[in-house]
Amino acid sequence: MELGSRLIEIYHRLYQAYGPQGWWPGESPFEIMVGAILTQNTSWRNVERALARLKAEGLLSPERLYALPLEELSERLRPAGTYRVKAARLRAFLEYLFRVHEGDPGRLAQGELETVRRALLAVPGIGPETADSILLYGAGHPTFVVDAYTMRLLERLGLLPAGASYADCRTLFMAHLPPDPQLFNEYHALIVRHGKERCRKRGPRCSSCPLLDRCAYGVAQTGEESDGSAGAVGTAR
DNA sequence: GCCCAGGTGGGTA
DNA sequence: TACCCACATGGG
Repeated sequence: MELGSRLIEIYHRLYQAYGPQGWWPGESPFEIMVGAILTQNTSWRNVERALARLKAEGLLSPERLYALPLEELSERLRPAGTYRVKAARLRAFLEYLFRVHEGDPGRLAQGELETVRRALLAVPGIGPETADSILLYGAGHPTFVVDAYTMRLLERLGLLPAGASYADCRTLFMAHLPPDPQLFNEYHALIVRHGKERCRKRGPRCSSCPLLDRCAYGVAQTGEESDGSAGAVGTAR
């Protein structure tokens, strides 16, 4: 089966199994961008606590946040963990936002995708996943967000070689799917949902997987049968 | 007590 | 390049 069709089939299976995920939770593009930085190596629940603190004090706007002294910012980010690191990273992002986009997330969204992406990657503390999250979920650009779940899943499905890079994985999706932000949005969220429930790093082999038995932890990685034969194994029950 | 979470950057060999 | 580690809170 052609790769694009295979990726679409996987998407449909996930969607059928889990339904719409409603990503990214947030009341504004700016809140989403802040959340993208806060969620680095952190559970979303802890991110929500920090966002709630900022909201409760009316600080969740580019101007207010930028005006907040670094120490006060980091205190409010405590519940999200790695709070001193995140305060510095958030500050660096705000400096970029004001320097290049007049502090306006809407203007960031109007920029050309790859141009803004390169600029974001140059901001200390913003790596590829955070940049793509900001661009896709915050700015509505058709860029695919790759995370550990995504890499693990594609490797287990035999669509990526072991040790593939972030760029390899992103390119795989973007070269074989239409550049549809809504599709990319839901697809990534579904992969994370699937990963949390059934495609973990460790743990028992997943049962009744909506995808393929092969995405399960512990299944031999032979790399063979790259066509659709394995795709018929999973049934969304 | 341990591992993990919607990563990133710096250091070492 | 390939690992290893710090960052740090909160949940299972």
